[in-house]
Amino acid sequence: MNINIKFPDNSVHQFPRNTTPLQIAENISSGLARDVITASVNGKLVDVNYPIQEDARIELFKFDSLPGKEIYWHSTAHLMAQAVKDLFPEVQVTIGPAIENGFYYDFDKDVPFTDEDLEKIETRMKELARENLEYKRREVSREEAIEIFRKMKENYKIEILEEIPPGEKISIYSQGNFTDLCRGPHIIHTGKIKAIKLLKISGAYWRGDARNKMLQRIYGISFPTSKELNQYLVDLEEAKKRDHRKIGKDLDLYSISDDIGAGLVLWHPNGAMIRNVVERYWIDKHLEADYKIVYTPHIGKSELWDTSGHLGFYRESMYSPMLVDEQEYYVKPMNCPFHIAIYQSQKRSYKELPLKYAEMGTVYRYEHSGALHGLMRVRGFTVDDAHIICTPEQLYDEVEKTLVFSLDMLRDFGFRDFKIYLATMPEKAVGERQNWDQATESLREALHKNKIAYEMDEGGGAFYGPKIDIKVKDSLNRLWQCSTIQFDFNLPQRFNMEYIAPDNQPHRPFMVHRALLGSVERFFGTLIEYHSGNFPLWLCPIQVQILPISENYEDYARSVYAEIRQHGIRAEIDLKSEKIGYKIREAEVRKIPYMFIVGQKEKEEGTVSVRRHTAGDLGSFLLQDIVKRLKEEILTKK
RNA sequence: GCCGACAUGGCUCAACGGUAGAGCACUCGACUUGUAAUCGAGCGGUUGUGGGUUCGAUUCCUACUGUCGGCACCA
Repeated sequence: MNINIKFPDNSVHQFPRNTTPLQIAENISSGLARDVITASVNGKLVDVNYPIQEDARIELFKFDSLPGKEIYWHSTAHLMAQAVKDLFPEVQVTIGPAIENGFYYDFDKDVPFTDEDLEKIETRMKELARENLEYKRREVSREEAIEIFRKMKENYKIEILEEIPPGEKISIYSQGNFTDLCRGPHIIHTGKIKAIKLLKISGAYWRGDARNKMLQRIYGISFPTSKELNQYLVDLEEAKKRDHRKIGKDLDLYSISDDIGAGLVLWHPNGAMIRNVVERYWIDKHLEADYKIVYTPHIGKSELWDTSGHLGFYRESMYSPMLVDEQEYYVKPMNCPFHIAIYQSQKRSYKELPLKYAEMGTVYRYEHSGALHGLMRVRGFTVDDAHIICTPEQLYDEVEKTLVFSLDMLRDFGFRDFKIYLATMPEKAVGERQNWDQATESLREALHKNKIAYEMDEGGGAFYGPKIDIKVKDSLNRLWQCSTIQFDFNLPQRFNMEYIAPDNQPHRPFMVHRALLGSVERFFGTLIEYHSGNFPLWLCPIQVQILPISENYEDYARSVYAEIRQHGIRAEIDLKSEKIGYKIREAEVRKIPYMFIVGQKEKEEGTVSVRRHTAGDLGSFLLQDIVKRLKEEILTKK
């Protein structure tokens, strides 16, 4: 009996019943048979020795595919668990999935793993890999499975099994003497795993819940060849060089001082210059988009935060109150109540709406010490905040406008890759479920209408409303929230906000709370990493370094400096008594985009010799020509 | 906050139970320089902070603070 197998190119071939994906691969080429990791049969991933019973669509995956990598790394996680159980029989295994880059496995072990343990485990894994142990699948009933893991004293597995409905078929996989509860599929045998590196150990809560026991997590990665592993490790080293904390120090952009306090940022002149350019641009863009710029205080009375709900829902992120004339005041963790107070300062008409108040508002939030991270997670930061107060009819439009505005602005800073999320109602939230659903729908519609791809972030909303988040990746692939557009049906009600509608009656406005850069600190951090410190010209604190060949050309250098300063170009002269090579090197290390080298020839001709950072010598230019070129580059933000 | 690692001049790093050393930076001097480091001299640290062990601690123990990698939490 034959069955019809349909390939991704829609060609159909006949194979005997019970043919496996591996046999199909062998039929195509021995190379493919060697490299195939997993296959999908009618869209479902299976082991390569899975006997195909009936006509099916099939796709074979090698390591170069997403499913291939996932299965490969997942199988490596099992191999690691096997090695760990070999070396530390008392350890209980829990779960061990593949992740974006590699895999991890969480173990319950009383004494944490050491770096030496990691080496031993890695060595044992390599030994087990060489044994070509087959990953054997077995299907059992839930009850049988519980019995198996009870004998093995694997309590976490039993806990998982007990949550599966009785009667369900359970698959377990064994390689060598190691058995694990697993949905699969897996690679054919451990010998496929050629290059292994265990990367780090850390604590992780069982089931990701801080109320549970902390387990020991080991992260690792593996590849079919050691060449790929080495490349990965080289890339990782390269990525670390882009770290904003390193570049921030090297380029003297900012610092965080222990003497002042953790998570509190000092913006040095170079960083502050960039921030200033960003803020000026930001204000211009907001004025163009009909926002009103406002400024508000840093502290407010406790009643204010009571009314807003912050003391009820956000207290753990707020600092202790201070006493002013026997009144409690809190340092602000958000700007919203102040913007609302501005709105409330007058009776509002529907004719004024939408009203959009924008502010670079500096807020302070208590962040757990372990969460602090360079500029990305700090305790005092400036939100590029705005609150859009509008009629219910205007809501969709405003959300949509904000979304487009946000993406527009991020692109001006050179960002191209972002991930967008729609975050829904969290556990701790104010307001009715029904309102939440309705608001979430309106955000979803804005995304759909603009054909923006997004993912769901269930339970990730603010306590006062659902939101759209735009996140960007740092050099090590960690995601950081940048823009956020949050619907807020809570505050208008709490503050009893009103506007007079055409019916001459008070109505409740809607409110959208949004930040586009997120926080200036975090935004700056991602900006540094995105550009590796090679900022686009318009943002560079020093755009041109003027390098006289010797002290004899100081006068000419000064005249060049005066000239380009007149055109608003930020420049500096290097008057050190050093050779030109030294000065060039220094400018290159400081990542200054343009170097103007001036000597006898330039002085006579009224030119400058131009060198571009990383690109090298561009040749000689008349001063006016190069100024024009630079101004163009600044204007286009390239 | 939790798990683990770490903390030495401004920076990057070395040393070690017997009170610390290099390079860069900085200062001074010489050189007057043509596209990624000229030479020489000098300055600079009570080894994160407190306690303990010891004849002696920067080294060992401990608490705290901070940093790093995760987890949890979040702009």
